[in-house]
Amino acid sequence: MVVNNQKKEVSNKREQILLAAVGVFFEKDYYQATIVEIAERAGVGKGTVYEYFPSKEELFKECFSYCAEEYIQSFHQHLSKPSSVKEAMYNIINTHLELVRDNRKRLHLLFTERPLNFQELQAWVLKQRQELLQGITSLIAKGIKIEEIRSDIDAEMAGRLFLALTYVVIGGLVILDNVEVRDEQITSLFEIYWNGLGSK
Amino acid sequence: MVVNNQKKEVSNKREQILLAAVGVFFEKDYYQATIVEIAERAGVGKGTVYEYFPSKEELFKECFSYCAEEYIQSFHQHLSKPSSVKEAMYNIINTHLELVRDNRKRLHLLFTERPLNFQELQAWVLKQRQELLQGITSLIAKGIKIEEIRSDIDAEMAGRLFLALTYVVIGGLVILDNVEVRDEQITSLFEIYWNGLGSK
Amino acid sequence: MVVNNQKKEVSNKREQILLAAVGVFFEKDYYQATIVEIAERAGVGKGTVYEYFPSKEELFKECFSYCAEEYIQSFHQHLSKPSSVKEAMYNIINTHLELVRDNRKRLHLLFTERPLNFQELQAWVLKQRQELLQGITSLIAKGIKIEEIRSDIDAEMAGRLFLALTYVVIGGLVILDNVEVRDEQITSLFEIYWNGLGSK
Amino acid sequence: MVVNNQKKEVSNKREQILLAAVGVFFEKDYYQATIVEIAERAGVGKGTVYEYFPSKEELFKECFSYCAEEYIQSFHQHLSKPSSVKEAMYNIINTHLELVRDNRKRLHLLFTERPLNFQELQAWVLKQRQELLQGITSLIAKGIKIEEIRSDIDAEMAGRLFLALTYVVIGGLVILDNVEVRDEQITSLFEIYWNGLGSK
DNA sequence: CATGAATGAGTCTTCATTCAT
DNA sequence: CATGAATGAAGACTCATTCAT
Repeated sequence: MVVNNQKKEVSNKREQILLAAVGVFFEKDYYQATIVEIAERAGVGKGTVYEYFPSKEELFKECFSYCAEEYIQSFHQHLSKPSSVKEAMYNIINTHLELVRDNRKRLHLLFTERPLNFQELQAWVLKQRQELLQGITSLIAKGIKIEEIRSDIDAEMAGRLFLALTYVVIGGLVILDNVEVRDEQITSLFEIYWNGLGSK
Repeated sequence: MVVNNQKKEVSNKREQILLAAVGVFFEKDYYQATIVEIAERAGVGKGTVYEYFPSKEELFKECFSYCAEEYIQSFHQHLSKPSSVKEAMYNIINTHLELVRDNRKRLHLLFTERPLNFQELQAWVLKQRQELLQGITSLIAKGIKIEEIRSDIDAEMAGRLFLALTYVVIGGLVILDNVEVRDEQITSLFEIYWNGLGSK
Repeated sequence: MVVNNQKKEVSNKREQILLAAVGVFFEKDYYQATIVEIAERAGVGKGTVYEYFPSKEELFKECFSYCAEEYIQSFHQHLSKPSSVKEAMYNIINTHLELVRDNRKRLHLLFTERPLNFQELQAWVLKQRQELLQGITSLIAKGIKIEEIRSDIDAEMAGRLFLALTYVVIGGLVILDNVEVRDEQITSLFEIYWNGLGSK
Repeated sequence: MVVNNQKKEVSNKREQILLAAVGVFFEKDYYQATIVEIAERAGVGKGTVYEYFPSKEELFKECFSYCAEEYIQSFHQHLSKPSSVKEAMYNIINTHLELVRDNRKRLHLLFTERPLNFQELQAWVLKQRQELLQGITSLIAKGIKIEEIRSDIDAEMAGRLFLALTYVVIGGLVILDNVEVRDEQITSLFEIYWNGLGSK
């Protein structure tokens, strides 16, 4: 049991550091975040960080995946639920909004046009984005087939616009402009996407 | 004439450095870009950079404004031309596409969600974004008044979606995915924005 | 005991650096002294210096106070001892001589006319000098009251001359001219100060 | 005549630079003084300084000698004038005072205990000091012979104290403490030197 | 396991000096 | 002669990483 406790504590310490790092990295910047600050915020010694993560770079990557994974999962869950396309999209948007509200600064790295500094990570991110895009594109294609969506739509473009709507418009509102987003605004936004601007 | 040439060359050196810096900063990152590399790429000595720019930070700021300014100008030009709202939007998108095609890496900083490290610059960027948003929102409001656009639209949200469409969808295609964008794709994309996904 | 030793060594490292810095600063010059040289002479790495002192400037200031403090203390001790004025002065001179012999290069900064580069430190030095002057001036004033000293003396001027005698004449002999000073020379020097040049 | 004028102007330009350098060096510090500032103050281009002086170091040395030479000359003049020893000393002091009042910051380097940075110059300074000391020591020896001065005096020590009185006490008053020195203070100071502190 | 003292590679920045005009 | 644009050597300082305790 004692051993068990130790294990737990060890595992906890790893998470402590990871969470502290997430906070520091996304408040500051990869280069302005220092290991010392992460260690301090995690309540451990500087050397301890290296007990659990081999380097600053690796720590950053883990922070990144950690944040992205839970998000991506929920995204795919919504896609696989049986429901109308419109409903699925609406749910994705709302889930995103919730996550972003909780995490403020965490997710934005995923959806940024700015390339990340680490080739390896950048590749991983592009792959994730591609998958998200494929998911949403398939959903739209399905919508077209079942005639929920107009048949002359370019599904990929529609997908890209949807992701931009979700990540950038909503993300921008919450993260950059730091605005309290009201539900009716979201509805209105989605309405435009779904029905277009054009009168009549 | 010789004197003229000298003047030109002097002025060129500043621009040489600026352009080299634009390249390095936007390929790498503020922190990974080094003055030495910028100097080398500009074909000048390290010290020469400091003859023209007082510090790395200041150099970065100038790079940034330099890239943004021409873009912002063309944006406002399109807004002030008398034409239908749809046409104006279409022109903005196409101009953006052209600029982005030429400049690949330059513009993305403006529309990134990732906060910049320099308070001062960050404030400037937010202000620019705000102005772009205001411009497009006014345009949409005008469109509503002249009944070119549906009257139940939230103009600000529509504006935000338009900017996302322009910067992120198109920018993403060109910059991140490095795709050759065909005109019909752009048309299709704008079509969705203007007419919506919803069938009938 | 082991722990004790560790503590001592840690504390020693700071002093190692400080002493190395004292040596380098006073041999060379603030600007010609380099952190690398100080580190090397202290037998530590460049970065280690910054573990103990936040900047070159701060290190210099500490060197300065370190050297001055012990001296100033002994000076005031002599002033507060009950004895004849002549005796007190004589003791001050001899203590100074001893210190200067041991430390050759250390003390001269205090009594130099050359202004230091750091406003803050310069102010501190002037204050120290002022206090030394006040101390000696009071002593002389006391001497006048008890009729040990002629009553027509300007006490401040007498004080200034005493300090010049002590710091500059003796300091100059030892530090600049690097001469072995014999006791009878000191006696002779003080004799002149006390009895004057004028025959009869 | 034109050629003559040019020559004159050239010679003037050299002096312009020298004087500007004297000002800058003694206001700031060898290391904080920059060639650019000297050039600006002299009203010439940066490159022009190197037309007249081979290096910053050489320029500094010339500044130094330039300042010292006129001083040393006047010192020796006083020594060679036939007059009583007391009178000669008094004249030296007053001349010094005048020079120092005019020049505030210039002369102090000569009489500083702090070694200068340039070996070569330092040697020169020591030699000058030695000569001053010899001069004044001879004067005192003469005073002893003619029984103007007590016969038990150590002439060298008396000479050193005299120089300290002149350079350090007076120099310190004017330069460091920036005090307006009144004539009666000088008289009082010299009085002490001549007659001693001792009552009776 | 945990720690933090020690380290030095890597950067920005300054400024004396050169040299083409 | 006069100039100032160009240069790079030199130095302070930061911080990720190591390792002895």
